Amino acid sequence: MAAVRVRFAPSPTGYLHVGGARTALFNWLFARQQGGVYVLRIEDTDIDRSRPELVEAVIEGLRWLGLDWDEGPYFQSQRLASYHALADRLLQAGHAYRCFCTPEELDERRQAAEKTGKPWKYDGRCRKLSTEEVAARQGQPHAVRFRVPETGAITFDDVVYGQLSVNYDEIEDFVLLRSDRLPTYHLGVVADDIDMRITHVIRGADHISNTPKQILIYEAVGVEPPVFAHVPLILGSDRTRLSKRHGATSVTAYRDDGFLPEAFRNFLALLGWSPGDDTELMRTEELIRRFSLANVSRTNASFDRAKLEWFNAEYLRSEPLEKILPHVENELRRSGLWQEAWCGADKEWFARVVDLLRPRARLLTDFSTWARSFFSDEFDYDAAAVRKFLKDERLGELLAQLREALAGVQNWTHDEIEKAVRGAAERTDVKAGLLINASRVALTGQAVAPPLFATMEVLGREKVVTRLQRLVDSLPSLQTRA
RNA sequence: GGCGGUAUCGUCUAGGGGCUAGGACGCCAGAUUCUCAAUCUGGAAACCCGGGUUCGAUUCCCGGUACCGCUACCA
Repeated sequence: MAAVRVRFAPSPTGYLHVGGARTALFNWLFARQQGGVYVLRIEDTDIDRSRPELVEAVIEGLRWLGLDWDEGPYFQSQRLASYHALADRLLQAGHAYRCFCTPEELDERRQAAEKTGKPWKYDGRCRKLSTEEVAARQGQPHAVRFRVPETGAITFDDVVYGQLSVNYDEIEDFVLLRSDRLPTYHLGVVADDIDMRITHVIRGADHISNTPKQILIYEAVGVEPPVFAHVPLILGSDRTRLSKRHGATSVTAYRDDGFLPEAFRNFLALLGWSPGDDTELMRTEELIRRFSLANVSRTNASFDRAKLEWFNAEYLRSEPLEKILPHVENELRRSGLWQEAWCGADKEWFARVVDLLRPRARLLTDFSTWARSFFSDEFDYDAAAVRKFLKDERLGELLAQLREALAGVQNWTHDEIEKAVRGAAERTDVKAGLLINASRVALTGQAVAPPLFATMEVLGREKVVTRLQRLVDSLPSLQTRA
């Protein structure tokens, strides 16, 4: 068996959406596992709907997901000669014929048929045109249609759906070449898949009904068709087709929302595929090793953002720290909180802070929102946090005393800080929790943050003291407001 | 409408002629804790319906229903 060659063939009529990304991922996993070649092909023959800038957008999505390709991108718009050659060959062999019906005429006849309730199929008007009649119309615009056999059926095997079969009389004489000499999808894919020696076609299940037509072309030219593997579709959380209504259209929107590509990949791989056991967390290496077309499911899956977030949180806290750091840096740059020292003199400090924060983060954006106080002195006190932890009216006095105690700590270490805080609580005869929780709000503005002593250690004495003082000063107004 | 396909907790799924139908996310409760997250323990939650085949069907077959796809000189 020849080496595996697969392709991802998006058309640049939209961004790389979740469904396309999943198809791209499955092809990629299969190629990498088989040591095969992954081809990227841009199907841009629909000149009205294709937009050049969307090619970049699709590529950006693939890059973010880390799905690198070995060949291409090829552009169908630059391979027209190959389609014309295939069409001519089909014409010559009598498997195709010229059709002079105009789209307008076709439209009329279709509507008329539908009015009478009959299912429309191309009526074959030009199918039996004699060579003389065709010659007489030489030079007139025409399409080229495939001559589908009148009786019989076509049966093919799909790796995931098994044996599929359709009667020929269900298939109309479909157009191969439009009157503007541009190929239709069917002609384009087959010509390309033959030329590019594609061995496995892994694509969305929405192409199942197209497959018989394409196999007909392979048979007509005597070429062995590739292996077909259709994968179920991904639906929105309301079980309808994924669309703008469901929020993010492009996978890059998930990047912008703060998802890690590794987590996204893991999540995506499990939409329509399972390793066959209970394993869910799988790094790319493991996905490549374990992926198999035989374990692809046949039922459409719906996209569950909550689970995606769980994967992301899981990766955020368990990936090697060095892999997380650049993503956090990127997020802080985006939000204008980044300081160059953090990749220079304070590199270690930055790593410590991220490590401290990440067990509680769900999204990368949490670093610039929820954890803002670790990277900036400008932060607000969360209203709920104020209500929950700052209502005791003794707090003004208590925090002032705590600030004094902390200002006198010799070694600014976790344990020394703890001693000082607990000591202050004892002296003033209050529970340590009262001081701890109130301090947390003072230092971070949040009710939820990492353990306090570690937070203080990382923030440094100076910031701790000034932030405590700042809260003491604003406490009266905060308390009356709450 | 026609044709094709699919049907296991809310969601992603495992499983398969006999199982207390398993796991994960989410949800609820408890434990733990300086908050929360994590962690641990426990809980609620599913085989679409009807016929067959069979000693026995969630599993196999047929029908219905629901959903999805295709039904373009889109891809």
